[in-house]
Amino acid sequence: MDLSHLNPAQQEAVRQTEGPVMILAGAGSGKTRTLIARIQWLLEEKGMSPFQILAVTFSNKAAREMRERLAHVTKFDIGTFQVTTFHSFCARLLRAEAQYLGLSRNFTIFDDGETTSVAKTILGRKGINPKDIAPGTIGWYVDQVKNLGWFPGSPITQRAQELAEDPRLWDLFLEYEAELHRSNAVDFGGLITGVLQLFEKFPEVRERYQARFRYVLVDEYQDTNRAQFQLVRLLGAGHQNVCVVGDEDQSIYSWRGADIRNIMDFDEIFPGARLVKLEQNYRSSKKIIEAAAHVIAHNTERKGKKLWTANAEGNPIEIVECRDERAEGDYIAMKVKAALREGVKGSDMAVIYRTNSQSRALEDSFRRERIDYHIVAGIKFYERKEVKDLLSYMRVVVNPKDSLALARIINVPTRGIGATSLRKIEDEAVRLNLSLWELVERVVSQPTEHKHVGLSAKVMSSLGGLVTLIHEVQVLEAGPNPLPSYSYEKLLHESGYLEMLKADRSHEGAARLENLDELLTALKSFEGTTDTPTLIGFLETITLDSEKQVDVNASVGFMTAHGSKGLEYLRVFIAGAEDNLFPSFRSLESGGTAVEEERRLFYVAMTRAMEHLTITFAQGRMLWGSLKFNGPSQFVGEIPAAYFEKKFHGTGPVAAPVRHDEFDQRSHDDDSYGGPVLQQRRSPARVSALYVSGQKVLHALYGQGTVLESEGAGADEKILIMFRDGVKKRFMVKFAPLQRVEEAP
DNA sequence: GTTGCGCAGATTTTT
DNA sequence: TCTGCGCAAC
Repeated sequence: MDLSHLNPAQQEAVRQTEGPVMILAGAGSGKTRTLIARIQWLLEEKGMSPFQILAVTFSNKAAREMRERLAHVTKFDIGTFQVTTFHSFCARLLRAEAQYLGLSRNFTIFDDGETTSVAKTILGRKGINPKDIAPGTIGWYVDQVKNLGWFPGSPITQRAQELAEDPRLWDLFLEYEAELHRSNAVDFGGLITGVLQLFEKFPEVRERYQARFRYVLVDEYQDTNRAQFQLVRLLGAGHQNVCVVGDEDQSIYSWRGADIRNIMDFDEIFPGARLVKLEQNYRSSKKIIEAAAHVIAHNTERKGKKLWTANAEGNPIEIVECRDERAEGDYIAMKVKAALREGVKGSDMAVIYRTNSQSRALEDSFRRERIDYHIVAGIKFYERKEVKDLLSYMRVVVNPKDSLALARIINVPTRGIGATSLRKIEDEAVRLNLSLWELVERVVSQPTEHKHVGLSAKVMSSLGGLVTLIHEVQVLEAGPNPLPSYSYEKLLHESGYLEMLKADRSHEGAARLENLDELLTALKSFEGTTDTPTLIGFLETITLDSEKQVDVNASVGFMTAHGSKGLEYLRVFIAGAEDNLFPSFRSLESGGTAVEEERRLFYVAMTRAMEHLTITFAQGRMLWGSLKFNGPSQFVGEIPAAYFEKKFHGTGPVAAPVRHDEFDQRSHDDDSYGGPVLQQRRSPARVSALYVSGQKVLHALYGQGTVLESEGAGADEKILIMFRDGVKKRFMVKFAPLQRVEEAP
């Protein structure tokens, strides 16, 4: 096999197939290309079959991409590659071996929201006020425990208990686990720990999988948690052919349980591990790579990698100080527009920010300038109410023990089974130690024996109808040719859900109908991807792969820094590079490693850029209802002066010009950014108000208007303006891009 | 069973 | 300032 398209380090990463290997792959160092070549090498030079190689990635998107590329460069069919996410891999394995753990293979996977719902139920049952222990706290604790790799009988039980800040948490956790088991359900973390439990308790099962997967590859290794690490350890325990690929400088998910120790301790668990460093960057210009390298060098928790590039010098990074978030948005919109005119495609540009809430001001600017954009990883389709409702119907069909799903739909659409009736049913179910569904079935089939439950005739008949519908769909699904889309339509029509939505004449009702159409489309497309489509398969796909489908949109991408990982763009704008925002105030509060993680995040954002990088920050920003003056991010201060040029962007001569005595030199490294920054404490009080009502004004964005009210004076002056289109807006005079217009004589 | 108000809280979110 | 939620009243 020809490896001449790879550099020497990449070639080593490909050839070093035997024994443990850790590849430290810097940003843009051709990691995926190398991984593809490595698998290809195993197939062609080592004569492996695709079934013998397990490659684990973090996102479904990454897995899909890798499968596609492999199918492209090898003779094997795309379906043969064992390239999946940790979670899908474990889900599939658990379904195959479910009986060992007392699960049935149609178990439901609970997402975070459902975890919280179960937590709520438990609190109610235990009579604990949710204000005392928040359901979210239980969810958080559950997550922690499972991230560590805990399972019943695990040696780390004591450590898991010690994690609890409240002594009651451990009991609540056990109760939560019991409830999941009763529901024949597994949460995200439980998918991983379930496999750990299986492997620890049943060595014969473990050995089967160890023998099957002769080579194990783990991508995005820096983001693995302890549980996933244990899984990798167990899978590789025999042959030791474990290859992990990661970049400690891009570890940005420690808050989700990712543990950097997995990188630091790799050679303790896998002695004699080879270390290969991919340090040549092929993505970005010298200016960008070197500036990013300077920033990340401020971190102490590193294995030490020196990223370099043979690419051209490139353009200096642009650092732009803007008056406020609005000016920031306008600046970026202006630059994007200019680039579009030059012929740069929208899809080659991205705006990256720290928090989702920042997108609003940016979107406003883009809309005003009529620039197409799309938000990457925005609202999740499958979390919409109507979609969740229908998914719950499907879940009840697939796994009747899923009481959460049943409780959700038992009165949707309304069937007269209100809170009181539901309570009666639940109580009786608990009393007889039955699942909700089992009890409902009994009540319907033997009404006389359940008279004491006290359900009205109306409720009884509603329940009867529901049971019949679910049974009918179950029969369809168990039949020789199940068709999920047909089952779905039957549920949608016969449950009365469709009718209910059609009765809703509002705009929202129409949108919901559209979403349900989209769900049908998703089902149909799912049916196209598999020979044996079932509802179980569909439910699993969407729970574990909630990512929005391929964006055919050719527009500018808006995304959080987290969301930008793994992507690249010709031009990148990082907005909101201010202390307390990026790094976040929380990280600054806790300091140390938290700030280092923010720095890695900033580094990830910087290294997305190929040719142009613009970093903007605002002097003043509206945050949580008040104007905050945070000053530029300390990370901006870590970029040496040789790599950037500095600009200002305020809007106009304005009523309240920023006076120069308001600027102050900030202390920074001598060779780095030390630009003027508006200081809050010295906002000077002006003696009088600048505007009185009736005054005609010209606003840079809204056009002409008339002042209706004015209050305060000096730096605090606020005015209410009515614009020509009748829109009223309130402004702080200090920041509004306003000019007075004198009346024509 | 819906609507509305008051209050708390307010990062990041591959699965 | 904005949102999402829990509870109270129609």
